[in-house]
Amino acid sequence: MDTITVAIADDHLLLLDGLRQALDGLPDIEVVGTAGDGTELLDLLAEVRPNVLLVDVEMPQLSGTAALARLEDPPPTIVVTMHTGETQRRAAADAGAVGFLSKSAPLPDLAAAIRAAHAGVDLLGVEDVVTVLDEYRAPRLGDRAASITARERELLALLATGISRTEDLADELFISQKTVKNHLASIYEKLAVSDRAQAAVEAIRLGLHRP
Amino acid sequence: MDTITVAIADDHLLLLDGLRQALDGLPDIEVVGTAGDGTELLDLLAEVRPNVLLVDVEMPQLSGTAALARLEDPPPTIVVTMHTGETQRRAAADAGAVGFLSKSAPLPDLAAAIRAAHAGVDLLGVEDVVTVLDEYRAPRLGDRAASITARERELLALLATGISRTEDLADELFISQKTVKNHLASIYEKLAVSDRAQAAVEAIRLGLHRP
DNA sequence: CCGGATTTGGGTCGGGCGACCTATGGAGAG
DNA sequence: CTCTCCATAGGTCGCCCGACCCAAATCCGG
Repeated sequence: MDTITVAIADDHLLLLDGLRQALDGLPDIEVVGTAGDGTELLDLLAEVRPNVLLVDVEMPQLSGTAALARLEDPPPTIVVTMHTGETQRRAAADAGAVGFLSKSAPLPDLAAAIRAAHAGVDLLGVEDVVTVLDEYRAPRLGDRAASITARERELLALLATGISRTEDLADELFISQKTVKNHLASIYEKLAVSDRAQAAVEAIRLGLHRP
Repeated sequence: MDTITVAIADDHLLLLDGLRQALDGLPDIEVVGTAGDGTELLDLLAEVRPNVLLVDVEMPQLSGTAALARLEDPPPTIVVTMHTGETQRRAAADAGAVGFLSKSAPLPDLAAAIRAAHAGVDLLGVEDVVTVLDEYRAPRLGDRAASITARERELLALLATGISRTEDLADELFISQKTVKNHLASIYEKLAVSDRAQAAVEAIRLGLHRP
């Protein structure tokens, strides 16, 4: 598995907890630590080394940019802020950030920015940010899950909602029960599982439900 | 099922999406709609009637309090804000809010506030908010799930991690395979499901995993 | 101290499930 | 135009799972 580990620093705990849940929900991103201000962030980074760092500018004690500038060998860092002026942007760049995002940005943009940052892209240095982000829009699923076909995904989505009986699955997909079993067999092989329960858990973990 | 439906209005999309994920992750709360500003909120409420409303004060076009005051028969509403001064608090109360929360509050507090608001408590009118919130700290699980015993919960937690074979479950819990089957039978009855796959999905949905 | 709930365990029985093999029609790639 | 992949479907076989019986030990509350 090649999940991207992320640490978040923000004094708004609701945003902190919310982002943690939301990002953890993505199949390729894992939040490994959170901090409520700059000093907590420094403490946190003394213990864990996330692949990507997410910091708020406005924080008590120690601002995000200040904490970032104080780090010796910081991970690729995306600055999140409420005020997206050119001065803030420049301050973020000077502090060593590779990304700059408004809190008004949609979540998929943040996810894409995290993936781009992890891939080594300096979003503050490129011309057309939008097209670059688009390249990282879709989560990079593991090799196994990548080969899951459209029909198999449908079946997994149903499994993830608690529809597990062969007959019910066949009715939902308008195919014979035998075809359902064939699809399931393919899924088991691709996901390296051996029954519906494990497949359902994997489907939920991979975020393949309610698409 | 007695899930509490919630609508959220906030111009910070990251918070919006984050809260949606976080609250949807709770077994007793479901986000049925989101809005990026006050006018969107009014449009949204023309379509859905959530049990509880969550609004930000600071929003473009139409502020949260302004939108709230304009509603005829608003659901119990909790005002979320960055600036928690007495003036803002009073403004929220005047607009008809039953709760007032800082964005720096932890997520469990918000969840408790939502449950309290749904139960009819006016958090702005009570003296000791902290103890009232504590009463709603734990999610009110459905009647069925409430009777799940400790051992059954352990088994469900394992199921939710993808351990589904009887032998593996027995090994993990240091009991015989027969006892595993007996526990599963009890679980099926209590959760109104009929196999491991459905039980695993329910376990994840109820948040009974990784405890 | 007694009764109920919980946890543990046994047996049986039928059916559904997973493993393996084969087959056909269609879509897209080369 | 072939060749591969996908979706569809049938068959068989063996075993595991779920449904329904039962019982003993422990623990806790009334």
